Amino acid sequence: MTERTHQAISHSIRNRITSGEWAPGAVMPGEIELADEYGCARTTVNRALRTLADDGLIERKRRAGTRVREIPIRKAKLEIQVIRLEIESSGVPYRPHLLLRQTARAPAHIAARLNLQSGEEALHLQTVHLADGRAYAYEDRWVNIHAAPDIIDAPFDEISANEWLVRQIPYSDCDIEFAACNADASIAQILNIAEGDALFTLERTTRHNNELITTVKIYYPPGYKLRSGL
Amino acid sequence: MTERTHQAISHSIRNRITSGEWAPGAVMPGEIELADEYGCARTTVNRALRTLADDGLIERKRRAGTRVREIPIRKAKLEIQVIRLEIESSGVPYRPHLLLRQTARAPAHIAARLNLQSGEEALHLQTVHLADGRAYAYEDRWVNIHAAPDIIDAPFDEISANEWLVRQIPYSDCDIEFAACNADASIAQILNIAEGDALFTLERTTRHNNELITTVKIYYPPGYKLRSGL
DNA sequence: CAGTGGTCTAGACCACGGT
DNA sequence: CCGTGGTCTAGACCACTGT
Repeated sequence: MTERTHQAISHSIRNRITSGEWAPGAVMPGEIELADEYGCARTTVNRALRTLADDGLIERKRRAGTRVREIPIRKAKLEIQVIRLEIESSGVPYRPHLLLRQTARAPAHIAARLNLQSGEEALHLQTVHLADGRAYAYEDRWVNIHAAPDIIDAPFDEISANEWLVRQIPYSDCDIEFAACNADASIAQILNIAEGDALFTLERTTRHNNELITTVKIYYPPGYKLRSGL
Repeated sequence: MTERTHQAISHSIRNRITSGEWAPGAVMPGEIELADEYGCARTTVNRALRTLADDGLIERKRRAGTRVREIPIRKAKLEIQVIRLEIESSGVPYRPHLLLRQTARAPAHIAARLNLQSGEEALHLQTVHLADGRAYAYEDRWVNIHAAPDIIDAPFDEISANEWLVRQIPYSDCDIEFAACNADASIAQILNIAEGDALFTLERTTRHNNELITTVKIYYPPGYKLRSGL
């Protein structure tokens, strides 16, 4: 461990924590002390420690110092891609298939999510995502027409609604919820599975400049797994 | 926007991106130029841009400069807590209930995960996590006895196996997988739900110093949702 | 009040990788 | 080759918070 990069130092300190040099809950040496020990600038130690704090290994407070966490927080970092890329990255051709496109009054729970006035209509889209011609996932989407008026005329032959929106309104914020539900008859038929099968679902509501754009629920058939590093 | 903190600058640049000042895929001004514009040191701009790169909004390459991402990567950050804290943080008393504790030969897929020799035994634990006396989740766990020999005598009356392990071997690495499955008869009975109900599952394999410690699958009853910020 | 982390600065050198 | 981001440094001031 002769290097004095923030990465090397971070790794080193991580090892010292996992090897038990400092007990859980114990106060670690301060930045100045560590900088002295590693023979580097305090800034460098600061960055190394900041990384470990981000990873949930340590807890830092002004005046109180740096402590090893009693119970480390496991942070799962998921990278949610556009479904097209998710499919294509496994070397399989992708195609979206639009099942429904109509403007309608959204049910109450959707209207609430999109913050719609009562009686206001929204665009309702249902799509199957095909991987090599086979159903990969089904999505049920509602779009706030005020937020994306051009979507009425958008062509969804080759490009999915999601990707169209991402390109029109990139860089938005969103909340995501994962859950499970049983397949009802219509979804079972669409995904070509049995009614009652357990589906993995992803529900996402997207915002831009405090305006609610779209809310979508994606249903993945049995066998789908969402993996996470660290 | 008179502040010149890395946060303020990061926000400002974020806004300039979302407002379309630089098109997706376009090259942004370099660090020196931005530093000049904001009247701050290059280091500060660097940190601001690094944050945006971490968030998946921009892409940075030496010599090539900084580009706005064509399709932003959505990163969902999940904080996986110990179940006890997950329950107690909603103000409800927690209690684990141990259903099974025996050493046995693990089925093939488990043995593979724990990298066990063929025929080697492992500790099998089944636990129900009770929130206010009601079943909150069910977990099925296998522990590599070599990695944690003391577990044979550990008392699991008040503390769950997971928490015992976290305290004995904190700061380990893990892989996580989320999926959905149908409840079989025994799980349905344990969780007090109907057979066939869709369960949300979390599967985690834990490592420490390249040694495989434990693999666990946690089953959450219908209604459970995993939320994520950003 | 005093000590710790949080941050900014100005300058420097380095590493990568496009041209 | 040489411009861009990546990083380190030494020093400074600030903000929070435990005592």
